Amino acid sequence: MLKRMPPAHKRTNDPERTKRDIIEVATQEFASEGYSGARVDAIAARTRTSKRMIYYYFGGKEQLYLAVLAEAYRNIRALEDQLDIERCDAREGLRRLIEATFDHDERNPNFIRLVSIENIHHGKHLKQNPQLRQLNASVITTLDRILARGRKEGVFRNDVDAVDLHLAISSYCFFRVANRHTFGALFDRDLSEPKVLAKSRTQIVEMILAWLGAKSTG
Amino acid sequence: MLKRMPPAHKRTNDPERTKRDIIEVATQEFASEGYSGARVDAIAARTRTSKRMIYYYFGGKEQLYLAVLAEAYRNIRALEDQLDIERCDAREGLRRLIEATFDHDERNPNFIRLVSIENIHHGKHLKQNPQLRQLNASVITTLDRILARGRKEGVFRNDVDAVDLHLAISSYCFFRVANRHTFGALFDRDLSEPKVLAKSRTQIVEMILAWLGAKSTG
DNA sequence: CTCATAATGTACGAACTAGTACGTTTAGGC
DNA sequence: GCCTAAACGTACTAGTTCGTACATTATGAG
Repeated sequence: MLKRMPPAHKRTNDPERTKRDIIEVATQEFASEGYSGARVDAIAARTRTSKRMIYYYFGGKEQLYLAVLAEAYRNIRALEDQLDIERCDAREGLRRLIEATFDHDERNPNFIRLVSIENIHHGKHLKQNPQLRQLNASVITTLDRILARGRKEGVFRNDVDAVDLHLAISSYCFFRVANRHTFGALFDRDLSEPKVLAKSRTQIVEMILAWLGAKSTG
Repeated sequence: MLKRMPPAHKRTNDPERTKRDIIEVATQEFASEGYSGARVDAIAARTRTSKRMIYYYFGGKEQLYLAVLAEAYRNIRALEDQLDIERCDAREGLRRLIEATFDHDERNPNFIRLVSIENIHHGKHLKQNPQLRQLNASVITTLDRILARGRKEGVFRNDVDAVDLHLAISSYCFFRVANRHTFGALFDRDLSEPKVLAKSRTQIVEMILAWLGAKSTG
């Protein structure tokens, strides 16, 4: 029988806080190092608790990552809620939604990085969690309504659907955060610099509006 | 003194082939698993040679990755060369360049994935290799010429520079390959499906042309 | 043919890493 | 106050993974 070290300090039980603490630290670590690059020990070390608790609450590294990913997706819900889109015309509504998407991606680089990481791993974890699909459906619904309104107003073409549109908007907003490092290195342009950022923000709006306002070809 | 197993078969020395072989297999492994997820032993196993040679020629895992990245960038040089852009008007030239970028990204998912991976690692390897910058500079030069011509022809706005334009084109083409998995899972649309792909290819061209043809605001 | 050097193969080891065995403490119901 | 279950801590292990020690073979120059 070995002599065990007694706990260093007095303990306080607080399961909710412990779980939140682990998720927060793990989000940092996974977003920064990737799934395989992340170290369970590194996460544990920066937690107010021990590695034991990661396994107690989450079961293992992969399930912890799953929880981190789910939490990240949950936190972005309904970015279009406070935009008051119904109150203005279609072009203005769309402008606000694009800017909200742009600002969201800019403000949440960890989320962007987690999505990139998830794609590196062929989206296999996301596919395991069907409920996350619903969280993103709302963007499509909103875009659908804006598109319908714009067509009725006669300012939008009708051969672009909501998912096409979301792809166009999202790709730009996502890329300029996700690929900041290589883009910056290759083209000498720091996309996070305020002036560059502001110009990009204007340009994606102009781009989408010009596109939807154009006559369809063919 | 231990008895060593004699080599299983007769050996053939072919350093160039060995190096190429290693790079090819390593490209697959890194692109598929990420930098940290890639296993040196896994690479060695799928090579016609042994792990020893990886260290002999490249020095280590990180340097091997560096070589893979450099090779991937080198292989994409001058995608705009055979487009005969100078022979047609600005809008047509730009259309061809956009389509070439689109097709290139579609055909080279491994390259796309390596760039994603490099960004996960904050671009630190790319930054170590300044000569790769020049390989990408040509796209900007080409875009610059097209833009100048278009302005002279009076069909392009003049407040969009070549790097802005490249960002717009590249983000779309890149994203739809890089984020295929999460996008497909969340929005039920398989971006690699031929019909969807063809529509996207048309749309990015329309988008960019509509944008550049629009009057500048403000 | 000889010999030096480049190229290669096999077996091994040190360090790292996810996960666990085992024991202790806290907290709340009664 | 007592008792049980949940919450927690420490030390350890088994397996993996990068890298290397050591030895051998091919090849081309002279």
